[in-house]
Amino acid sequence: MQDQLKLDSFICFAVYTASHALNRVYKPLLDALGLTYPQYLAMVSLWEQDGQTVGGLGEKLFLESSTLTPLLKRLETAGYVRRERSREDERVVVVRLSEEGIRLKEKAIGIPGCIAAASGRDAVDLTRLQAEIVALREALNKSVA
Amino acid sequence: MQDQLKLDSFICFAVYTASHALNRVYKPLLDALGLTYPQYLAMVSLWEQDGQTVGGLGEKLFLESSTLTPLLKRLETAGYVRRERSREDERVVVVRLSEEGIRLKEKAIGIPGCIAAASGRDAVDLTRLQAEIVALREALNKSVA
DNA sequence: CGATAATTAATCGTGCGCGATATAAAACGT
DNA sequence: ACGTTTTATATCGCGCACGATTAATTATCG
Repeated sequence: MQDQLKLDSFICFAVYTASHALNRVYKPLLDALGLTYPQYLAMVSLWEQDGQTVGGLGEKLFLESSTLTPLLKRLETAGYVRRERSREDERVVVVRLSEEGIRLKEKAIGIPGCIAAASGRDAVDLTRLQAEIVALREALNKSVA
Repeated sequence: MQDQLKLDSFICFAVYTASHALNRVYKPLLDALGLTYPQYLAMVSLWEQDGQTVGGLGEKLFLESSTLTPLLKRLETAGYVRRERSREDERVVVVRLSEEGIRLKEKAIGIPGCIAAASGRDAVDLTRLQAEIVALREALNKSVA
């Protein structure tokens, strides 16, 4: 019985399927905003701090430019952001919210509450679990670095 | 300060990034077996119980046939499984491990230990966290259903 | 100053992951 | 038995996500 090659005992499988489950809860909420889930994360990051570079967003979201560049182009096509090369350093692309992108925040305000409700946990418990998962992420990232 | 539209406070963002972090830890281990992470999960499920149907695997892995069919075809091309229509019910496709697929299990035995080590937590703690994340997943799945 | 190295985005190829749809087989109702 | 409905898998289009590579710009060093 020492066979630990069981799916249901894998922390990785729990995280993997929880991630998909979250996506399914978000889907209808984000459809109303015309955003996918990764696009929503990028917008949240820009609402926190406008005018970030592609690389800066990548560091915050843990994504590569090969993922972000097409995603940001789609956000630009949707009219939520503008992408422009920095004048000081022509290598850098700065991403700025459009008026419409700024306005979108109001529509997104209620989303975290919906997710919290769907989780069936109170705020304190969610925050604790969130911190634990972040700690797991940091430990894993450290082990690869 | 009641603005809760902050990335770092999102449980979803924690899960999302933890999932990517896990993938990065798995990548080099699975490269040695010639598997991707979702392919590995399918193999684990088949090692637990051989001869599952596409639908059965989908229920266990929380994946649609649109995801599994191409994935299983790639596993078949790699020589790890065979896909054959059931004789009793021609709608059903049964997935069976090949000899090589059975042998692959030996190479995969050590992987969970590597992940546990990378997480920097002891087995008890990991199991507890795993159960909490599964509970979150179940609550979320219930809310959409 | 000029060659080289480093940095930043973008591009390309592969593999998910899903929703919508299609196709085929089985089950069902009359 | 036959048309209808349900079920199981497959197909298609789109959007991630990443590794490897490329292109352009900036920094560095002799």
